[in-house]
This record gives sequence, structure tokens and C-alpha cells, in this order.
Amino acid sequence: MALHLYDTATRSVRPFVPLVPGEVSLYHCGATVQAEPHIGHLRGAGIVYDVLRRWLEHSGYRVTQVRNVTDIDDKILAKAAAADRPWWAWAAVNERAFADAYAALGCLPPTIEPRATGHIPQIHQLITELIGVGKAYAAAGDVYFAVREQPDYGSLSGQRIDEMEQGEADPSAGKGKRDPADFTLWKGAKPGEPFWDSPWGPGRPGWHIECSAMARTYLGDEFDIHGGGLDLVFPHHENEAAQSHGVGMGFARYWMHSYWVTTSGEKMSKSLGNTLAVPVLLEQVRAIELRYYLVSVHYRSSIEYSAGALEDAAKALRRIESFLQRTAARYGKVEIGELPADFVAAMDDDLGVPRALAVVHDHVRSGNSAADADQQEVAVSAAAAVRGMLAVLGLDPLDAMWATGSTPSQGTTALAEALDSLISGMLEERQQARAAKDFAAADRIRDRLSTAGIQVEDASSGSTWLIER
RNA sequence: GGUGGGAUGGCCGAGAGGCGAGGCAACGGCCUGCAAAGCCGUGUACACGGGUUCGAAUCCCGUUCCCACCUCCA
Repeated sequence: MALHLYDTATRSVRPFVPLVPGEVSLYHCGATVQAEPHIGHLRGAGIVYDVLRRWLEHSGYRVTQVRNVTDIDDKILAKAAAADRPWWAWAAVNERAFADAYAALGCLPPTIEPRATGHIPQIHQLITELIGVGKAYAAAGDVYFAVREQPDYGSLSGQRIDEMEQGEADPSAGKGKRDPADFTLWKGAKPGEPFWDSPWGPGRPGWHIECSAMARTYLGDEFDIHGGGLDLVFPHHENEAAQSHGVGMGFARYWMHSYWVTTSGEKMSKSLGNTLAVPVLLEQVRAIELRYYLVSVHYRSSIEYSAGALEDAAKALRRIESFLQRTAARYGKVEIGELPADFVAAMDDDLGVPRALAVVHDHVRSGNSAADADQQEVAVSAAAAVRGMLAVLGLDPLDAMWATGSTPSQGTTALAEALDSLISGMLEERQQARAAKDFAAADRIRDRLSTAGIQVEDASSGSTWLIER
């Protein structure tokens, strides 16, 4: 079975067929850089789509991944003003915090990360076209999208205009609106606000228009997958679709949405004050362990954060890692191997990472059994498969990306070789003591290594060591 | 009021008509000089009440509770 993906627009799992054979165009919403990221952002804007991209690439597609940065909006202006900083400095600082967090969790850089403020001409072009076809109108320095002029408005999110609650988030906006449900394409600048000149007066883009303009710029009028967090379905993605369909663009062919990270059953968000930042969690677990935790739950299930669940995930990953280390220590470097069919089937079924991880653990168990029985070929082949599967999930502990966790038993660096030489010497001494039944001396050596964080494993084929986490 | 998601063993978390995903924890065993690690074994889990079916955690009807979105949201 080839790749199938759940498509929000049709509320069904559909076979994935790209517009251009062999290539995938992927646009997904990154951050509005108004504050520092929390792990919910990293799951929804980072890791889920990083795994998708890796799986697509592994499946042989050439992927163009676009993740936008919305670097101008009301909240950025408000928070920058409150902090007495220029808006662009506020946005830049937070954008770097996001970049650092994505990188810390092993997310590959997207093909491009376009910023809203870098695409004002493209935004103007799109608004002009929308006015031209009668789906947008200028009023008192603002420009609005007329939702009732777009027949399919609401189809993505299942909303009906007449059933919606009619709230206006910003009472000062919308003076010239013809319909309360209309949304802003271009927001006229008030005194003191940053602005760009436009045919409708000085102002800045509305929230949704930048994504339509940037997706069009980099991926064309129609592209394969549009993603983001579930909370973007309405209004953000609905409005994006409306703007783009409004000028005849085919826009996204599949819509993917990732679920939340919750705490105490509630969505993690700044306003609830229940956010968890990456640097804080990295004091509890290593980065690769945090990634395992965030990856291990299916992307369409919410993750109920708990310290206990995070620790369990870390332990599960350590078990996998020690299998790889054990195999490497006994039989030499572990290569990246072929993927088992079960793993491929799980991933092809709407990125079934939990089932895919079950396959990983099955291989760890059978590989450990083989190692116990000193069946080298079986053990090495299981380890290679495990490493291959982990690589697809961005969890290969031997990848240079996670280099802070050294893997001395790989013997790849001078430091590691020196360490290996020293420890091997100690293990030899211990073996001699054991042979002479001098268990006190043998245990002394083992304790000494243990104090240094090095765990000794005895097996019939000899003793090996690994660094405890 | 509208729309959508959910409730699975001690905990986390897949699955979606028959054969107990996987991890963590616990207990027993094997291995070991002793450990550790590893391996083997141990659970009558699917919110509640009905129904369909030879068979339901899975489908249908009803009920309870939780969460999200409805112009700030990953």
C-alpha cells in the first residue's frame, strides 16, 4: 500500500497522489513570532511535518517544504510596545528562539522559511486580483474579503456563515465591513504603527493573506499538502483557501492538521499559562528523548503532557539505544539498513508512527535475543533495521545531529578511542580478577566505572561497556 | 446555537467486527561469582445502557463525562 493521508477537507484517509510525479510540494504554517515557542508549537509546526518530510523523501519524492514565518501582526506590535522594543527586533528574537528549538529537536531545515514582510508585493498582487473579481473591497484604508462572494466558504472547516458566532475580536477594526464575517486582507495603519504603502493606503497585511501569497510564490497556484495545527483550520486555513480559490487557484490538494499538546486535559497556550518551553524540558531529558516523546503519539491524537509519560518515553528510547550500543560494542559499527515491511506499512497508513515504533521494539527484542545467543548476523541485521527505522523518524542516535550524546563505542573520534582503550584495559584487569575468583577486586573496578557513569555488561562472549544516560 | 475530536489494563498509548500493538511499572523464572543489562513467562483492558451479529473495544441507537474550534492560537 502506498502512502495514504488523512485529509481534513474530505474528513477521510485518501491515497496520496502528488500533482507532479516524484515531487511533493508541502506548505505548512510555522509560527507567528510573537513569543517564545512551547512544545505544542514544536510538535504542530515542527516535528509532525519533519517526520512527514523525511518519510516522503525516504519514499523517493523530492520535497519542497515551505514553512512560513508570520513576522507582522497585532500581537507582535502589542508585545513589542509593551517591552519597549522595535516590533522587528521582537519578531527577530522570537524567530531565532523558534529556530533554535526546531534545531534542538532534530527538525531538518525546510527548503525555505519565507517571512510575511518579505512578500508585500505578492500580497498586493493577490489583493488586487481579489478586488478585480469582486471578492474583496476597500473601505476606509482597509481591504476586506467578502465571504458571501465565495461559494465554498466554510467547506474546509464545516462552518456555515449563518451558524457562526459573530464576534469581532478587535472592535476598532471592521468599521467598513459589509458583513461581520468578512475578514481583513489589508489593515490600514494607525498613527505610530509600521506600514507599507499600498494602492489602498499605508498599512500591513491581514493575518491570512501572507500564506496564500507565499504558497503561490514558492509552490504555484496548486500544490500537494497544506498543514498546520488543528486550531488553524478555522479561521486561518478556511480564509487562506477562500482567498486562493477566489482568484481561481487550486491551492492545497490535501489538508493535514496536527493535534495539540495538552496539560491537565487542556490545550497548551500562553493565555492559560500552562506552556512548557524546550530548554526547561531539556533539563529533564535529552533532546532526542524529548523528540521520541513528541513523535511517539500519532499526530492526530493529542498528547497529554506529564513528566511521568516523558520519563517513560525516555526509558523506552534508552532501551533502543542500548541495543544499538551493545551491538556496536560486540560486532562493530552499525549501518543504516533496509526498512521492514511492517514499518513501511505503518508509516504509509497516515504516518502510523506508534505502530512503526512497535516494529522498532520488536526488532530490538529479537536483536537482543540474537546477541544473547551470539548470533552475530541476526543481531547486526536487526540493529541495522532499527537504525534505518529510527533515521526515518529523526531519532537515529548515531546521527551527527545528536552529537552531544557521544557514542564512544563507535570508535570514531580520537577521544572515543582513548576512552575505549582505557576502559578496555580496566575490563581486562577485571576479567583477570574474576578468573582468579578475586571478586572484591572485580567489583571494585566495576564500581569505579559505574561512578564515572559507565555501565559494564557481562556476557558469555565477554564484557562490554556503555555510557549510562 | 453550529462544527469536530475523545473516554482502552497500575501508567502511557496503538488498533477499529474473530486471533491480547508496543513501551513503562510490577511479579516469577533463565542467565550471572553477585549484579546490571538481556531473554522467557504472568493481565479475562476497551465510559455506561440497549441493539445488530455465530462473534462487538470495533457497527447501530441512547446516555454520561471530557476537550477543541466558531475571526489571538502549532
